[in-house]
Amino acid sequence: MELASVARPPDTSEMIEVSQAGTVERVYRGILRDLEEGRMVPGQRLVETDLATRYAVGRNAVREAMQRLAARGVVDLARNRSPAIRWLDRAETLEVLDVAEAMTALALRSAASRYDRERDSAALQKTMELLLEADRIDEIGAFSRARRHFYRVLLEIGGNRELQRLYPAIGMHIIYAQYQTRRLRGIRLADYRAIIDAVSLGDAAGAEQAGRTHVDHVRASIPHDAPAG
Amino acid sequence: MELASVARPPDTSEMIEVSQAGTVERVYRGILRDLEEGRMVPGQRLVETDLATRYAVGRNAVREAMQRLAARGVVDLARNRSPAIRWLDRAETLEVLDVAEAMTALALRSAASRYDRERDSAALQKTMELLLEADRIDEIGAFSRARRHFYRVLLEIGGNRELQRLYPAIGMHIIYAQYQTRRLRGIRLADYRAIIDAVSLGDAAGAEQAGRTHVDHVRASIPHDAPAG
DNA sequence: TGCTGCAAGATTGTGGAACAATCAATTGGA
DNA sequence: TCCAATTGATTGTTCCACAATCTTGCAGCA
Repeated sequence: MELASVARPPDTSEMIEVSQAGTVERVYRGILRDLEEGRMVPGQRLVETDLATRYAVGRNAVREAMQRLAARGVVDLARNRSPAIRWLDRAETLEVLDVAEAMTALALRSAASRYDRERDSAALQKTMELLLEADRIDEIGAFSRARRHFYRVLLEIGGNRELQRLYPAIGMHIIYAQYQTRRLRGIRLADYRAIIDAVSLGDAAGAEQAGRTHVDHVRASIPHDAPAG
Repeated sequence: MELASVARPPDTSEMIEVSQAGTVERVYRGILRDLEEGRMVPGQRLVETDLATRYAVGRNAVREAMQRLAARGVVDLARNRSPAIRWLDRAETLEVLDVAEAMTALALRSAASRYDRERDSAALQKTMELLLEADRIDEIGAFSRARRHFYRVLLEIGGNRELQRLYPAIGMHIIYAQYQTRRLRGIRLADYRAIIDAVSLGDAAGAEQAGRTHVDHVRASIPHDAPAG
């Protein structure tokens, strides 16, 4: 062991990443990931002991993660009932989108006005490439990851820490998981392209408008009839 | 016990309230209350065992409450460190206010356009009375409660459940606790009055503007020099 | 004096046992 | 067929144990 350790020192950049992430974090991220990749669906019940074994942690960690997820609007907690992944009826879906519109407008206005070509150009371009790449391949969750990256980069450019904290708390995760984002990718890509272009020009009003237009497109893609798309 | 029970049946409306609120809820609300009433201050360290004895619960409940409070932006969690009540430097305070402005604008637009005199008039009037009452007496926390009630009523009129969920997650609690809302009550009351008037008229644009003006007033009251007001 | 480093104490991280309280499903009876 | 009681599953809560980590204070040394 000594020798092996000397021969190939452990990759601390990875080790720290893994060891620093506590058990609560593991459950928290695991559930978000499982939701994003379709292994869990809105409405699904989550049994504490199942999750404990699934993520190889104690029941404690599961309960703490549930509180965190509940505060983030990912699960619903009801006393003496198994937590359930949040489910949105059509009305509440539209309410979520109204909030998303306002927050996105602020985020994009902020990003456009603080955009600095020197500093941000590369990141934005990379983001568009990831979206195109994710669109080409058809792996489940790849597009979700690219989209998440897209918003993260824009929020970072905008620099508003409170917005960075709150934006992911909007119930968009649930919408994405509940209404399968089928065949609309073409439209979406054009939206994202328009947003990136406006931000790249430092055009705050244009970026805000592009964001609102995008949310409108998502709104229009919510079916009128079926409870779940 | 049988006879006593028959003679005076227990007040279930109170009992349910008490028994339904679990231990996590007790800690969660307790800390928000203590923060609101000045018994805790931003930056303060919270030791698990102290909180456990303070609220007469187990360490588990405290930890679950911490996760919830962290997701709500009330405390900061760092690994192997005692949780601390969130502290805002001046820059982040202004960022919080930018988010608050956008969300308040949406909330008031929504409330004004959905306002129904028959249904909402009494609640709005009561709200203003509470604000005036809280302004007159000088009990610590009374004004905070009245303000909280004010926003709750407006959010209910607006009817957007996602906004009702997210609005209290904005870091205004911290701002109120950190920058003592001294001697500005006169101005604040006029602001609230203007908001209520606009909403009562169903004037969405006016209500939104009144909200933005109010946030501007709060912004202007943040001192430039001292880290803590 | 002032600094370094170590040792002791305090605090968090985590799992697990135990038991009450409550819910859900099934079964038995009217 | 429908109601009700039992039973099994699940959550709510506390307490304990122990490792990991941080903090503090003290002692020794330059």
